[in-house]
Amino acid sequence: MPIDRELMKGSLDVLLLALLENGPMYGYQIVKEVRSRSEGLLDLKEGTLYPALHRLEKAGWIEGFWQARADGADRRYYRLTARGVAAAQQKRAEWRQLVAAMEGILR
Amino acid sequence: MPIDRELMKGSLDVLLLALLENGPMYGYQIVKEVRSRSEGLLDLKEGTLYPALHRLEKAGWIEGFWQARADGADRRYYRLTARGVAAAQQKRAEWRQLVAAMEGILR
DNA sequence: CTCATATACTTTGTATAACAAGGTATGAGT
DNA sequence: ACTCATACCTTGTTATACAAAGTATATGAG
Repeated sequence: MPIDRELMKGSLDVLLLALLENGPMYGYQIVKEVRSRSEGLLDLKEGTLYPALHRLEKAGWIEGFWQARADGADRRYYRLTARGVAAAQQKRAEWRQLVAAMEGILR
Repeated sequence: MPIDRELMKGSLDVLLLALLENGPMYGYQIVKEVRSRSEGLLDLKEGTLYPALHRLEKAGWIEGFWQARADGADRRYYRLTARGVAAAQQKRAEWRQLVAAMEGILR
């Protein structure tokens, strides 16, 4: 049973920035990585991910670059920019604040 | 600095159901309660709350009832229905699953 | 050889949520 | 009188996650 779609809203940016802190990744890899790391709980859809990546790129937090391959289609990797590194930290902190505030009420 | 609006999405239902587990509350009271309990971090707007309450009522999770007052305007209290009690537990569990899954990636 | 599947990126349209901004009305304090 | 806090509500805007579809290549099953 996947998580309600509305719950995910807003969490995606934090999630993507945090993932890319560990180094560049390409879209399809992110989809599978999130799915496996969350044991299927977070089932990120491609129609969600790719627009999100473009959004983050437009915001100047990540930048994409094509990596050619002999076999299969080329991959578009994304890495954090300098501003992206700062945004990742800021947004992670904000996320944790939300969780703390929520827990204060859910307790 | 309040939390980014998009981060809140989906969290509101969980929050409201959890609050009403402690007994009936009226709208304006909820606004102030959330604000104070989260130390201003969660600044719930009335334009957000009232539609949300109507939505939860329509879903059959809460029910509203007017409480007349001699002084001041009448208050519309909301209480959990039987189905609402179940929904509150289910949604709290879902929220905690999301937090756990996110932490697995943010760590 | 053909077909299905997995990989890999993309776009269009839909549902819905949070909010800004406004409205209505009452009672208390200055 | 006027402002403020209380108390409820609605309309319009913006943004997001997703379904559904499309494009293209490589691989394996039949």
